[in-house]
Amino acid sequence: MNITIIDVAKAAGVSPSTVSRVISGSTRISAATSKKVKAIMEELGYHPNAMAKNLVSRTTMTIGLLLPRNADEAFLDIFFPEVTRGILSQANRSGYDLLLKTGMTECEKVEAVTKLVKGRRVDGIILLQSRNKDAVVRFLHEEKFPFVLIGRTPEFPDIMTVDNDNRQAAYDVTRHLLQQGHTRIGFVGGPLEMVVSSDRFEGYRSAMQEAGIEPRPDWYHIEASKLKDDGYRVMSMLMGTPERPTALVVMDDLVAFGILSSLSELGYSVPQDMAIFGFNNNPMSPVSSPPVSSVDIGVYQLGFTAAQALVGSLKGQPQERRRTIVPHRLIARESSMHWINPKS
Amino acid sequence: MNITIIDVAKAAGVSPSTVSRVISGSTRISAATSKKVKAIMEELGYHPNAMAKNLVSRTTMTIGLLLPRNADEAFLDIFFPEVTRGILSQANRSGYDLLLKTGMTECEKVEAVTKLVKGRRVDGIILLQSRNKDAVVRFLHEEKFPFVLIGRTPEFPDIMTVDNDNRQAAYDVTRHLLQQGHTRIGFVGGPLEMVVSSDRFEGYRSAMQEAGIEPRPDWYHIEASKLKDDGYRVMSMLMGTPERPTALVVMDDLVAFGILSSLSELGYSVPQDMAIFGFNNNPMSPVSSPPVSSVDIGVYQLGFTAAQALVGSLKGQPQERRRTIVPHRLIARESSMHWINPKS
DNA sequence: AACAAGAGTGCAAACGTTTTTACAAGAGAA
DNA sequence: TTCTCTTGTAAAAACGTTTGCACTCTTGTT
Repeated sequence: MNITIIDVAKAAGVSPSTVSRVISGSTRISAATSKKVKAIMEELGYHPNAMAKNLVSRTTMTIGLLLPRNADEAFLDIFFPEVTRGILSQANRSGYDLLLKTGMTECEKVEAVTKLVKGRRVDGIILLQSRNKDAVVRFLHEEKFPFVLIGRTPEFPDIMTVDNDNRQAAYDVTRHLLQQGHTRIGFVGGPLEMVVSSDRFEGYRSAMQEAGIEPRPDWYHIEASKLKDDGYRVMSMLMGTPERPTALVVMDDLVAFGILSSLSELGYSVPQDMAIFGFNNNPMSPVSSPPVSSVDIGVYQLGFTAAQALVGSLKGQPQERRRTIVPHRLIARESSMHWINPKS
Repeated sequence: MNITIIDVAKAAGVSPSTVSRVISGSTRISAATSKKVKAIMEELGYHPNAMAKNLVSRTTMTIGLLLPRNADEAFLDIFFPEVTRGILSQANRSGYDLLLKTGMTECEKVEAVTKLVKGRRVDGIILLQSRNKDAVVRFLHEEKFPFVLIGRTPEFPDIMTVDNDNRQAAYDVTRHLLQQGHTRIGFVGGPLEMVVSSDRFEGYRSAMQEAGIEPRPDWYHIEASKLKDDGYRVMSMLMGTPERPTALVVMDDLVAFGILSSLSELGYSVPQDMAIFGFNNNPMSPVSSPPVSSVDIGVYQLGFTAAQALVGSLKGQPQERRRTIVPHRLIARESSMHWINPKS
């Protein structure tokens, strides 16, 4: 049996409520009592039981993090570990714990979140990325449960979100490539029902149209998943089309690495035959050959900011803005330098 | 205010204890009652309060995962996300939640774990990697709190661990390189107070000595951290030594990538001038140029197995063995093929 | 016919806190 | 002196479950 607050109270010759007040630092406790009780607590090695505390205070000091999709896919990309790191760092700093959850299907996820919310297991929830119609977002919104979405969903424009301006980022990348002299630019992305994909696609598209170029359908939105399974064949087909793109905007550096390796096998060289510009600035990108240009979207900061916003709203601080945009930064490396080879 | 078990009991015309028994699936409840109560629960949208349940049952159905070192370093390598994935997958499958914790210093970690244990916040703990003298291991061992260590520590040989046979793995790699005809083989590792580093170093060394070669001090144990900061200079010095190694055993593929890029800058080519064999089989390793040979240590399985062992022991199942070894697998790729260039 | 066994359910006591309310003692003001 | 504030502490009521014990019916056994 563990030491309880009652044991401490007895040993100190005070009531449990006094001990409780000492712990919470109430002002209405005399310095002498406080000191004495603290000494006893130290001596007995007392630690308050978290569950009892949570039960009566109706607070858990825990935030839940819902990982997207299947647990088995959740960590393949650098995005998830990095954003988790940011969240954990800020949460711990504010005295909150982090509870990881995941679900294979949409339905499983809703169920998991329901348990968390209705079971009062967590005080708030952080969601990663969002589909256009996200059942979890809808549920939390209906329940009026505190949560923040990393990403955004057009269906609920007024929920708390932390996001990049993905449209602008893709626009910037495309502009960059256009300025390098490219006109036939392709786009490799994920499924369009993911908001991040459609945002980036839209940015790409609007930059192209603004430049007076109507991209051909076989240039854009080559599904990244297809590339993963069958990169070699997809790339050889793409390179075989009559007016093939000379540059590609790629949703993620990992996919870019795959393209790099496929192109190399096919005997093409980057950036001479094809310029590549990726996203997410993978730590490998600077040391691949050639180094891959990428958009640093501040993944860590995304997580950090989300946790900060959530904790702030849990503490009842009125959040000045519900939507936070984390700035992005284009990092041009060798893979997108079309006309000049920096090594020569 | 949320629906409680009492509300359900009233609506169903039974006592709270009956409802409780229906939830826990007690055998001593008639089918009719069970059905009726379940219908009411569904209708009212009742979910049991986790904290109340935990308090009285003295169980949290949560396992804590202590991430090594600073939160900020925890996820840099592929190891941590991958092992977390394995743990989360198995934990969720067994109905357990996962609580992430971290601490900057050894002291902070002990404090965090103490709170978790004494505050009865979790039922068991999983530890990642271990130093030779690990204060957290010592604490948990003293407290007799259920935990499993991924890795091992010589100080406590009888605690529950899940580990690779790192000595054997490094031995195998070194033997492999020796069989390829290399005699001057170097070793790049982490600090020797990490058990995983010293185990691998020992395996390397014993393979060399068995082959009748005494490795020169400037060949081995080049600290990986130095390489990260200053890879180019360290490599150029190494390549300048009179009897420089022709092959390197490298603690982690990430470090291998750095070496690859340094060597390429210095004008050396891999594997012609230097063979490289890494560890941890990073997903990037097959697509780097050249593809990096690596030891697949089954990181996911390490996590999965650890969670399985912990949950098993929490359920009171006597664990048949306290020490589990996850098998490793050498994957030879181009970076270690010294004599034959597979492309030619 | 009486009794034992067992199935099904309710009562009430935990679990270890926080928090509201009440109260005692001492200090200053009338 | 008496009254009103403060200041410090105690008592007791939650919080929402689980669970040991007791009780009431059936049903089968002697």
